[in-house]
Amino acid sequence: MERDSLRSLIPQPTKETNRERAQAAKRAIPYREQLRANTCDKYLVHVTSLSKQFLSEWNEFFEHKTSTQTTLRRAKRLWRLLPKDKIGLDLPTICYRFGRGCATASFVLRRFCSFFGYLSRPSSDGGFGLGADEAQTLAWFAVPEAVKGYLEFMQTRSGGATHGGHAGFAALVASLTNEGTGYLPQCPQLAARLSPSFATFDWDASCAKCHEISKQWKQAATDISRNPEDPIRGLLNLSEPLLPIFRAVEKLDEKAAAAVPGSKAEATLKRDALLLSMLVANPLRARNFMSMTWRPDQTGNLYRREDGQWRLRFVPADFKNKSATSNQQYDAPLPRALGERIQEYLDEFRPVLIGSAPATDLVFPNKTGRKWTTLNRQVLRITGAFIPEAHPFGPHAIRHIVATDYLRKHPNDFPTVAQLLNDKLETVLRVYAHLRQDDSFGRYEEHLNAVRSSH
DNA sequence: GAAGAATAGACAGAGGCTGC
DNA sequence: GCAGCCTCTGTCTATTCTTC
Repeated sequence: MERDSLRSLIPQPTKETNRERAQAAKRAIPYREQLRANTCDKYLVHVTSLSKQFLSEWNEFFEHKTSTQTTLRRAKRLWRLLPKDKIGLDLPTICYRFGRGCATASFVLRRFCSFFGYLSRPSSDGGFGLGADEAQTLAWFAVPEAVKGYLEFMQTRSGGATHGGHAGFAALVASLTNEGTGYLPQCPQLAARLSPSFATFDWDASCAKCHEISKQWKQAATDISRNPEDPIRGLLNLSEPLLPIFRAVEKLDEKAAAAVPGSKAEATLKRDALLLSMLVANPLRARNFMSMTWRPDQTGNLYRREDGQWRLRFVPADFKNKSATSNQQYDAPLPRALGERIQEYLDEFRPVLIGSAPATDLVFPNKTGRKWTTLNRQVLRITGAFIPEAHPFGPHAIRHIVATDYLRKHPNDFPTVAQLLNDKLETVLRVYAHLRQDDSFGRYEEHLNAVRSSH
């Protein structure tokens, strides 16, 4: 295939279509506006600001959730403790026990910090109006007014929606207050840590009330506060939603060609062009791109076979759904048309970017040669700058665009999409069920047309 | 199917850093 | 000097799987 033969197929937008697309993209996404406002209005209690009393409570709770043996009843499944190098997240130190960390603990702890932040927020600002120290006890999860108040506070901050965040918090409350296995009904001594006006009540009845409230909220939490499709709706409405991404790659190449040869700016632009191209070709999760390695002896995740074909391979543990998709490793080819771009990046541009850390084996490292944890942010910037048809979008949205486009052109070929995304077939069938419906109606329309033309 | 566990991702502001 | 890349940190939400 001639160089640039694929690129020449891309129709060039007119000034007018560009203007229309830019105007469409400017229509604000409510979630993003809301988040902008919320980010300026902080309320969470920072982990380092947790009181000694709460840390003592936390230790007992954490032990209860992770110990092989416990005196209290609990749900059958324990929280898993793993060695530090097996955990993908940076955990607070209090989520470690015997040198092993617990990812679930950090998620639960974050909810605690959020709840305590609400409790200690002045009531004039929509909070519960407690002092910082008195707010920090698990006992508040057994106070119906506090639980209900926090759920409503969340609702206000999400513009009135009752979303998955509510369901998550409600599930936590339900689990803590469960009559049989919940931690709180078995720890009535915690009631003494509440403010006097809340301390003289029936503990079991309060736990039961909170359990009931949380069940109701969990059932009601059906809104979608952040619709992943919002930023890319402009693309999904196009007959060829991938073309604007190809155009973006083309523009990045043009800018790189105009940059000073050998400069970091040129290398950055070429890196971005490769990143976008690879995201479209093998739409894996951002995490896989952050951790992707390449080594000259071809033993990394990105490697070249003797026949010159570039491929990507990952072991099951590298995936979010490691146990669900397959026990075999992921080993997929990259389009041959990308071969030259990959080689060029590795030979010419990556060395410029890793100047201070030549030993790194990451394909897309940060400037210190370590994991580029803000890769998502860069994709957002690139798409924001070079794709006027949509709002800025991240790597995960590209998975959605690729899957949607492919299924529209190959109706019902869900197995291929499951392979492309490295997701379970059942997951793909569920997420893209609406496209199945589209296809059914399309075929019914053909049937109606055939009936009409035969009479 | 529900509950619980485990985890990834989206997006923001502020400000430091750096290449041009 | 400055634009823009990048990191840090904070806020918020969605997804996927296993077990009962």
